[in-house]
Amino acid sequence: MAEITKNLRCDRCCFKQEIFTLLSDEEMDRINQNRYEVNFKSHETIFKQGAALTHIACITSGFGKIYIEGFNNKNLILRIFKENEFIGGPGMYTDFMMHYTVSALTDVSTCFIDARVFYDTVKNNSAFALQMLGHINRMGIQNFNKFINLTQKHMHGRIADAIFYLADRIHESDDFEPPISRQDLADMTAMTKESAIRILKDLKDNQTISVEGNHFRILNRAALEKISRTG
Amino acid sequence: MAEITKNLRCDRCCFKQEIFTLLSDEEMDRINQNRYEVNFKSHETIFKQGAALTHIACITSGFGKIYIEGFNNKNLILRIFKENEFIGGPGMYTDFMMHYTVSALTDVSTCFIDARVFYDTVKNNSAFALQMLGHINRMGIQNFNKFINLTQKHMHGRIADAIFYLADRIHESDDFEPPISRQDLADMTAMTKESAIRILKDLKDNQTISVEGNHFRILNRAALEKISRTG
DNA sequence: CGCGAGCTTGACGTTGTTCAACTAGAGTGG
DNA sequence: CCACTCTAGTTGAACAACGTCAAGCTCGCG
Repeated sequence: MAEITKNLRCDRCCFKQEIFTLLSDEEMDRINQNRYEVNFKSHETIFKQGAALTHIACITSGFGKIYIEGFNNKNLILRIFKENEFIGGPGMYTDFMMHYTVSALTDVSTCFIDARVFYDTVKNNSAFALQMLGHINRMGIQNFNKFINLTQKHMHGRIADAIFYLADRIHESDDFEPPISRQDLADMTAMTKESAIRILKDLKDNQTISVEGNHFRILNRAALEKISRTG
Repeated sequence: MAEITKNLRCDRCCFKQEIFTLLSDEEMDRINQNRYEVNFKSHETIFKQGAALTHIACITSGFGKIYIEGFNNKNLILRIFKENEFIGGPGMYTDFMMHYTVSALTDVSTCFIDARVFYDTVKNNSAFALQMLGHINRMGIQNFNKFINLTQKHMHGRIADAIFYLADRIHESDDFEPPISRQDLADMTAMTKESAIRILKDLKDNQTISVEGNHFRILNRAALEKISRTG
């Protein structure tokens, strides 16, 4: 499934860039000593919902999805991740279980850090803890938006939101080729695959977007924004 | 709207009981000096979505609702609160805005603590920060369940979940009189008032619950659990 | 060439909303 | 004491949104 290596220094890791700037050299050393690199192939499972949370993953390359496994084999994709993100989950600091499943959409390289070491670092460095609090709360705010989008918008609005999410947050371009299937798009928007396909066709017929296979382009952003608002 | 008083010592406050045990005397004193009591009447707004997050509220008595204001005057109730809870919100440690509205369902007594003082306390006490991280993540786990319930269950299942929530989490009894209206029940379950009423009638006709006005009783817990699971 | 997985389309049935009407109870003023 | 109003709750019928099922399609791959 994954080769175990330890080629890179921590300072090439995404942690160094964003979050770990507040750590002392000793703290960084301790983390560096308790980490290892794991490479996943597309479709492989990185973390499994219900399993113990023993490690934090830091993504160094690739795309993947974070999703909750619900009823009747239905999944709800919480977000797509890409490089320079780190994945812990709400089990951290609570029950140390994984509350979602994380899987690779492309080949993915990660750096696994021992959850206890991470926990101790937070425990001993309150500025770092404060940064973690901010990070978790930003996720929470995103979830609030997701609540409204998923419960109060019709399918057209939800698909519009998903397209904006992919364009603005993941690919940072109105012309993009997301690493997701139609089923994934449906799992992001809480509908069936067939419905997602129908909405895409509608938006295409409207000249709002162009879709060819997995190549998306936003043609009329104003119209798509209106659809997102009015549901 | 609310009288400003300062009768109680902090040690009668809910913080003392649950969360603030890790604080030193000096830290408690500082918080005590930067707090004041506010009493709200039923239906009054305690925090307003979109406003600045200047204070943390600690509920000393009463019931209220925490909800997101969405589109077309539709609300989504995230949870009901009662005494001995504290309400901060995901704006804490991030943008210091309120991302939900909090309002009183009954008369509510609160203790307001200055958000900056609270922030500083977290900043200077990493054990306390760790407790906050755990608290926030527990909320996050609850939100995950809510995601699945709201997006993957049919109306019967969602109402069943709401009844269990009220019975088990709020009133801790199968026989209870919740402080919420039919519209509130609808806002908890992401459906219309009319639909909520119809489902209640179904469950009543099934002998699964009894409903008389605002008095609820779970008659057949096993049946209700099955409805919750199978949607 | 044929196979299989993901994609697409249409017909149909179910779920859930909208709208309108009606009811019951709680004030409120004459 | 009686209209009157106002709000929350309730019900029914028409309608729209959405899912299900089945069939056919496309395209890469052995």
